[in-house]
Amino acid sequence: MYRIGELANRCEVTADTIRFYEKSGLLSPATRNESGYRLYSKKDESKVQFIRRAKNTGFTLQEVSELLSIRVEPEHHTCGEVKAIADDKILELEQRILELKRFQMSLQILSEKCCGGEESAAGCSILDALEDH
Amino acid sequence: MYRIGELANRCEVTADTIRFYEKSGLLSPATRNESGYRLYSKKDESKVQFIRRAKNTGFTLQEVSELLSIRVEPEHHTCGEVKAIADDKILELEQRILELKRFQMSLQILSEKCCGGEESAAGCSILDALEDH
DNA sequence: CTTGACCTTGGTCATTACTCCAAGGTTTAT
DNA sequence: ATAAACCTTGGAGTAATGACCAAGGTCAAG
Repeated sequence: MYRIGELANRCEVTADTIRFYEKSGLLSPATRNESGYRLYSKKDESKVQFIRRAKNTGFTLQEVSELLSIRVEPEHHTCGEVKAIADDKILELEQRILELKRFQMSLQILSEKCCGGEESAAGCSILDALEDH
Repeated sequence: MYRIGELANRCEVTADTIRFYEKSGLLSPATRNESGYRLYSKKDESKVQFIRRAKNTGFTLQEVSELLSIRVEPEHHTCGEVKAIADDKILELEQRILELKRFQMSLQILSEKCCGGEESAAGCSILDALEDH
C-alpha cells in the first residue's frame, strides 16, 4: 500500500488529479490509515492507468466513468446491458478510427509530395490534400 | 455568398460557434456586406467542416489551428517545415489509432464472451478484459 | 409599414478537467 | 527536536470551448 504521492508518480498524474477523480466518482473512496492519509494498491494503480489511457484516446471522463461502472459493478448490470454498452462503444471507436485514418492519409499525401527542401511551401500544391479528402 | 446563419446550418454548428472560431483566429475575418453582415463562400464552408472533422477525431482547436496554418499560409512555411509538421502528426495519429484499437479489442472480447442474457453480469468474468489489455 | 426572422457587438454564464492555494497535521531524516 | 517532505480539507482560479442574452440595426413578406 502506498500513499497518494507515490500513486501519482507511478501514474504520472498529480495528487490533485487523483483526489479530483475520487471526488468525481471515478475512483471509489480510498482506504485511510490512522492519520487519515489515503492508501492505494496495485489495483488502484491500474484503474488510474486505465483512466489515463481512455482519456488519451479521446474519451471524456463521463464516458470513462461509464466504462468503469461496467467493470466495477457487474452485479448492477445484466449481461445484455453490458453487451449493449460494449457494442455501442465498439461502433463509436470504429468511426473514430476511420476518421483518424482519413486524416493520416491526407497528411501522408502532403508529406510525400512535399519536396522537403528550403523553398516556400507555396509551390506545394498538395496543401489542398487536407481539404480534398 | 451566404450569411452566418446559413453557413451555420450547412455545417451543423451555431452562428456563435462560427463567430467564436473567427475570434480565435481559426477563421480569417469574414468579408462583410454594406450593413456589416458577414458573408461566406464554399471555401469557408469546407474550412468549417474541416475544423469539425478534426475536432471530432480528438484534435484540440489549437492543433486544428496548426493544421490550418499549413493550409492557409503556405508562403510562410518552407517545404521542409510542412513536411516535418505533417510527419509529426502522422506519428501522433498512428499512436492514437493503435490505442483506440486496443480498446476496441478489449471491448470486443467483453462483448463476445458476454452471454447477452438477462442474468447479472457478475458471471461475466471477462469484465476484466478492459483491465488486462 | 409593421412583423418576424435575421444580423451586429459586447458581455456574462456553463462545463470539463483540472490546478493552485492556505492553514494545519504527520512522517522521516539528520 | 527540528526541518523537509508529505498529507488533509475547503475553496478559489484557470483554460478550452462554446452557449446565451440584451439592445439594437436590417431585410423580406404581407
